[in-house]
Amino acid sequence: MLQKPRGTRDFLPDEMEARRHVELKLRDVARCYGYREVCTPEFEDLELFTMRSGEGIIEEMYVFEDKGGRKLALRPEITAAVIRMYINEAKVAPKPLRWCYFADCFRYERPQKGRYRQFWQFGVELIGADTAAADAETIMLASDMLNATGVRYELKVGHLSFMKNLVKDLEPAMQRRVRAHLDKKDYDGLNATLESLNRMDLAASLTALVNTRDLVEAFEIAGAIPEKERFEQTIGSLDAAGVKYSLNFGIARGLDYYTGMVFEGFAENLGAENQILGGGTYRLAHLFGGDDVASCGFAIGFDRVMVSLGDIQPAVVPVVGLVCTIEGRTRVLVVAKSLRDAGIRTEMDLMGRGLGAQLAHASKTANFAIVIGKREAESGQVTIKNLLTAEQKTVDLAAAIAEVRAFGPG
RNA sequence: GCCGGGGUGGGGUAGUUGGUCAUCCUAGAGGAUUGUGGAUCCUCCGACCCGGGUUCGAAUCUCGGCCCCGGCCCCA
Repeated sequence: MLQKPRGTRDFLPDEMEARRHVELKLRDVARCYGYREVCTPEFEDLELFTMRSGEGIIEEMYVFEDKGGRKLALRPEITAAVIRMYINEAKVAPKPLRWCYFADCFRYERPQKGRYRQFWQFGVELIGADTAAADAETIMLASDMLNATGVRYELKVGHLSFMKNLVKDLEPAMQRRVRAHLDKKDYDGLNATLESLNRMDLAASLTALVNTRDLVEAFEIAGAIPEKERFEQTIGSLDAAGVKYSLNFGIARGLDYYTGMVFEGFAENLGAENQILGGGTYRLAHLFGGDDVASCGFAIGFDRVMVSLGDIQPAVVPVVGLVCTIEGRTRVLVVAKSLRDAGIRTEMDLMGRGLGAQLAHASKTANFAIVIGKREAESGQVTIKNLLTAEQKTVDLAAAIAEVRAFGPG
């Protein structure tokens, strides 16, 4: 038997309904903040991703050559594509742009809990606003979106300038190495690196910076950073808006295109792969040949949110199972059309079953059975049966439709 | 790429000191029941991940591969 490719999943209807349910909540919050959906190609020139992240990421992507010999890659994330699109299509649109997307991405990695080779991201990009208000609103949006899903999570907000300021005298390669140590809380490695550089004087302040959760203390440790006022404003706005977060100056956010404020979200009940959100301010446009533009955005790891949420109660919707006898076969089609025109999910027998068997089937798949037999065909009425209560009555079709429509949770 | 645990009908399982027709539950189809469902009973459908090896004989032992789960690495 053929298996699906490694790290991919099939979604049955129950799961798709749960996913759409959560997706709609995310969409709704983004819409309320003024974000409009965009869509970019599933695959792009390989260069789009290597420009941004270096050749190393080829190992972690689905890379292929098309019949014209072009080097392409399935998108491993969407931010780069959105900025490319902005430069191609929307440079002169009024700023700021608020764009969002919900789309699948592909990474060639070893699957584990919450990590798949095809996975979905819900992301937003705020393009062209370079202010504390923009930074704060983006974090507020992230917080509201995660809250809307019901996932339990922790939000961490930081800023790259604090750490950069401490290590600014080191070689760029050494700066990255130090940040990598701190990101992993690898203090032995940190000390070894600093010792080899003869800069053990930095050890205490770096460690203190990564561990502090206090803004004033962070400024004292890191010294004068140029974005001090803006970050204070950002944090002040978050507090004023009642956003729940903690400060964390150890967030490194992987690569270098993040410029300042960064934030991450972690779900409480996942395993090693517990990060469900990541974002910050960044500048990418210059890489793709555009005038540089300040941007701020984040992406939510949709699949991890779903794993964290666990089983979701499906929405209760009315379903009608039509049941008919031979005499009712013609009229049942008319009734089916009326029900469907009224927006009611309606299913009828396609198996040639007898009345009892049709009803048995309806009891498993529907909330109501509507019976069209000889009597109903002659009288022009229908018999509607509530399959939960077993109550049954013969009424006009309009009355039956009204009863089905009145059905709902609780 | 690395470490550990796994893979038996659609789902869940029994069976692994090698030996009848591979167990049971559930789901699905049909019937007992051609104007009323959920119960019961009967019938049917349907599996040893793939390939090589050892053997008279492999679900069971062995080797390789694939896939799943957890972790490492990485995480743009």
